[in-house]
Amino acid sequence: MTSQLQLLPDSGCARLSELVYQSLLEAILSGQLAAGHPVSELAVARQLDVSRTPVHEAIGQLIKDGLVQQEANCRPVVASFTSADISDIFDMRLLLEPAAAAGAAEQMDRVTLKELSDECDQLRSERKSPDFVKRWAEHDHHFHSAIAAACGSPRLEQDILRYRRLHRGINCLFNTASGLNSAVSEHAKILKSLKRRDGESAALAMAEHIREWKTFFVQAAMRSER
Amino acid sequence: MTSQLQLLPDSGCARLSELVYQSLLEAILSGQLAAGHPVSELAVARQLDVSRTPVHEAIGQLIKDGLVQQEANCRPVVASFTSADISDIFDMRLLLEPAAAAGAAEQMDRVTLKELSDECDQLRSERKSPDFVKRWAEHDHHFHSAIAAACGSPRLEQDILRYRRLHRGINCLFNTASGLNSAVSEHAKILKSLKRRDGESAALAMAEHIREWKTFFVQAAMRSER
DNA sequence: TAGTTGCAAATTGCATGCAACTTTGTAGTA
DNA sequence: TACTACAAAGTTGCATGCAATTTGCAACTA
Repeated sequence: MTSQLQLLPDSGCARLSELVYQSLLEAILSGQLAAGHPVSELAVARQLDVSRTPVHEAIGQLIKDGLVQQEANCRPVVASFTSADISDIFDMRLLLEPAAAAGAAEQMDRVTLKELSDECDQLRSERKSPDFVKRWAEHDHHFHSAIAAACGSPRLEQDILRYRRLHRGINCLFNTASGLNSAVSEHAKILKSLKRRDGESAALAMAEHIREWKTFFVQAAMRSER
Repeated sequence: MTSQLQLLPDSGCARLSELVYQSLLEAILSGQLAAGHPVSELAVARQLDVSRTPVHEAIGQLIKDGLVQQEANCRPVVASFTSADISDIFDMRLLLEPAAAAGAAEQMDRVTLKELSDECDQLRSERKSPDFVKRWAEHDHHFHSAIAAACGSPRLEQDILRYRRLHRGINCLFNTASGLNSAVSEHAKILKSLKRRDGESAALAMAEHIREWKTFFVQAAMRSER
């Protein structure tokens, strides 16, 4: 439980601190490190067999991302999100991602469009598959990341990716199986607008999609707060 | 020229790396460290009389902020902005700050409103003052920060502050004296909407205000690129 | 038993040491 | 003079050492 933390295989990155960051990120996003769990420099360093320095930097990154919080006395713990936090995070996504969708409607190339479209169809046919939830999560991430990447603004893309990390952190806290079917069709609807190069309707569809998830997660959080 | 870099007096911050960050930020935003200028860990550490470790962290922060860039060989230099960068940064502000203005219209307290209002009037009367440009910069920062702080979303506030740092970095590259008079009235207009608690018109006025500056800076940058 | 005091263990932030890598400058050769 | 090769200096990333602070536990007192 103090876990299978492991250095991810070097994916072309020269920086050890970056690898540590990825490893910790993975551990948090997968739920392996639960909310509130302390993140000790020394413990992580030992598990990954590196010194404390790169771990220190990685934790700093995670704090800036908002996935790790510092308690009063500087001991970092995995962030826990109140329903207000979740609402706030989704409001940010609601601001950023529709704008990206509008940009992507103009700029996304046909190859990517087709790819996403195929992925979406594929997913539809797997609705009964046992690892559907997992497949969905992968697709969802790919889908939103691709739109962010195609929006034409590197800064908008980066900001969206940052909030998506938070989204994934939240996602692993709740069982999302119930909302997944409609989510697939929402993605399809967004894609349709993108293909029509209709930025306005893409933005609206994206906003609608995020709003759905917002109410889902906020309500789930409020239930679990009582 | 390798400059008067100095540790700012401890403003209630226990972290040395944070102080170094503030000092470097100040040096960059004031134009003391020009774009393209290398930021050497060792040199900074010596000037501030601290070790390289906190400097390393501070530079990492600045890189994340986008105010410092890493060249091919990991040597950090003060970021230089192309007209495309500037356009992108202002597009982000155009996305974020009108939303904050709408929120602030609902939530900003009367005291702050009055404060900003007075500051605005005061500034109007100083149009001919020799340090008007400097006074304006201070007011501008205060004005936008206050609106961000009153928007009700801590994450929106943080993101806006991040882009404002970039704005200030850009600001110090160009002589902005010519656009200042109309800018004061634009602030006044935004304030009027805030006082009326009219979020929609506050957002519009804010967008208009930022758009003005966007065209100003982008054009200035394009001129200087030739 | 409950509460308080004091010491040991652990944790973090910062300083310093080390090795790998770039860049620069110089000397030597064609 | 121009070009190559090599050495010397400087840079960064990571490891480790140190000191200050906090946490936890235990013993002691009322």
